Amino acid sequence: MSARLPLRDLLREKGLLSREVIAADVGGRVVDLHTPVDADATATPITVTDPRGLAIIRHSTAHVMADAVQRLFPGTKVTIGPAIEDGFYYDFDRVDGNFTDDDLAKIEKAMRDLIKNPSPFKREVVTREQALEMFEKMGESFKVEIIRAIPEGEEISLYSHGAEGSTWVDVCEGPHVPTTSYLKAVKLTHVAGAYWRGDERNPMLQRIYGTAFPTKEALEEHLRLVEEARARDHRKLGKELDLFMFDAVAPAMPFFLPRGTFVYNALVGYVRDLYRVYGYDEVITPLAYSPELFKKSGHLENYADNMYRLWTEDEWDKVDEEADHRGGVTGAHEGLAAHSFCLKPMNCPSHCVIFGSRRRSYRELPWRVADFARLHRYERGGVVHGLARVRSFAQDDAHIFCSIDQVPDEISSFISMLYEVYQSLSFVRVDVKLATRPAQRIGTDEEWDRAEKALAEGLEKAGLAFEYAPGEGAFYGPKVEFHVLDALKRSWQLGTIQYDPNLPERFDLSYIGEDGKEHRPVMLHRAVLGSLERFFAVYLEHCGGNFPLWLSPTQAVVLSVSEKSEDYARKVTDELREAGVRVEADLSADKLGAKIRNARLMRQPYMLVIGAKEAEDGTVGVRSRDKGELGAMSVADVTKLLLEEGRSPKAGHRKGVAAPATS
RNA sequence: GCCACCUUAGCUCAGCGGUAGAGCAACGGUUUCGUAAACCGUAGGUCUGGGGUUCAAGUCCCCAAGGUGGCUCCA
Repeated sequence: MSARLPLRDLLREKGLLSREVIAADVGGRVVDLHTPVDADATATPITVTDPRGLAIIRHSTAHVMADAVQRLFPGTKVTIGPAIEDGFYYDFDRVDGNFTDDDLAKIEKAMRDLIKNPSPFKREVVTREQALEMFEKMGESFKVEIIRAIPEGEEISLYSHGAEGSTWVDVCEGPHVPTTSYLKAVKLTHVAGAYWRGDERNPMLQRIYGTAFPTKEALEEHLRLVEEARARDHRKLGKELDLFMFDAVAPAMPFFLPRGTFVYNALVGYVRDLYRVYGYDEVITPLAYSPELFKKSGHLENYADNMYRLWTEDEWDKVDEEADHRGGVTGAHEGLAAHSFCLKPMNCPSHCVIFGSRRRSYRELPWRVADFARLHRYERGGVVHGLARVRSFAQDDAHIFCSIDQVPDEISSFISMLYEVYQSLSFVRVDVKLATRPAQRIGTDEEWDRAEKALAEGLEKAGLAFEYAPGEGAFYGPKVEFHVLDALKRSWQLGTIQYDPNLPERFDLSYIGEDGKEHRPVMLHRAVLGSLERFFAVYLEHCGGNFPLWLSPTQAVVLSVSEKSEDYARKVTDELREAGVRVEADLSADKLGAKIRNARLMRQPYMLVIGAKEAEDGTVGVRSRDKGELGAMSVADVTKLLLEEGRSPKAGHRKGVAAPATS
């Protein structure tokens, strides 16, 4: 066995140590300078600007924050405090109240004071017994629980920092920065509740979120990006651009205003164009159903908490009658549950009803049935979020009934369509995940093997690189998820295609095969945009309200310079409208500068300025939202420009072309 | 659902025990103006709703609704 020495010494020997280096990659593991490693180990230095280095800074900052919190609020117990995507958090159990924004400011100041006199982080290895005794004595019951959960045989390390005599210690596997002097730019952002160990049966802890960077400049840059994201927030843009609204009379159910409705319908129209090319049949189905349907589909058993129920006076009477029979009101709840109609939360049962309504032949398969029906799901109060998570929405939903042999082709064709849509909507990067069998599931292992293989084959057929997401599948079958990155590099799951042998079984669906015998079809659930409401939110933030011309509710706005050119402005507006351009006119008494400002705030794609000069020459002064001033153009040329640029993407341009592999 | 916070004019926000405010928008008037905000005036409010404390409540307390940030959930 080779000798061991702290990584710091190893790096120094090799001349790899500098002020910028705070850790190293040793055999794929991130090891800080405090930790002993084999003397002959290969170590690749990690600097403060490396993403892994950044995580170390943040994690160490979390320790200093916990230190500050316990100084300011004695009796507060610590739990865990990891680095996360853009910062860190630490969960506390505070006995005497909650953290306020004022507290955050105090904590931040206390942290700065602690950092002002730099002290080294120190690492110490202790036995399980020592650790337990220590934290029990400190009354840190959560830490004791954590120590107990550390697997037997694993090293238990303590990290401490702080001036001699007032050090702060935490059981922690690291890694950490060499000294607190590396913590230069810290900002506490907000407080939130969080369950201990993420389980809602456990007590609620108080989580403080913060972020940290190697330099003040980097922190400021980050805060600027946060600010930018806030300015693009779809809820803010929705209000500013008159796209949609909410009202307490229908909580978490959006009202789309005329401009938003245009965009929504244009998206649906585009998907419909694709359906023609890709061989889908669209249907229109009821929104409300007898509970019998959802009993059969299993939704009442598994999904009742999320379902809206409806009743009529007749149904109430039936409930009363039954209660009378039993001699009282007992059972009214069951009665209501048995009789009241259900607002559908999903389209699949409706489509099973259609498929099962008559005998089907193998010649009809695959049958792709699309539906834009409005769905209602009761989402718990705390989870709704603007348009991104609502209780009333529609999906670009379709179900494909087919034989299992047809699954790979269906997947591959679906992927062509999906990539076509994402490209048209300028989502550059797509990550694909294949979610496989979860622990709780129905069906045999052989069935799962077949289903997962069929999906993987489809992906390969489409030439797609994908990752597995083990255990993330639905209880009835595996699924493929498509995640896109938006303009602000946030990831959203939009499309999905899921394999479902369960519903055909429950609805006893069958088709007559070539052999004249009955066969059970499988069903694929699929959506490209997913919830249209959520997609609307994602896309609105992606484009920052700058809709491309084909999606823009208004394509051009005519701005008159003064009253003198009003008549010509009207004439041009009428001509454009007749040619099929969505045009508005601003003939108000405002000055041109104000009109341009208003049009820009509304993200109008084209501004057509009309003054005496244009009236005389029979032209318009064209100013583009995206390209700036384009100069004078004839009305005919502008019309041509707007109509051409305003065409919706041509459907089917990718049909039959394999999708590119994504990285 | 849980924890915290928020809700004042159409919008954005100020006021934090002592007679409800500003800017923008709206409306009326003046101005007719050339590429991101003309000027003057008018109107607009059960301060989310309901209880309470107080001589006095947007302001303090309780309850409810809606929203926000997290957590949990997301067939």
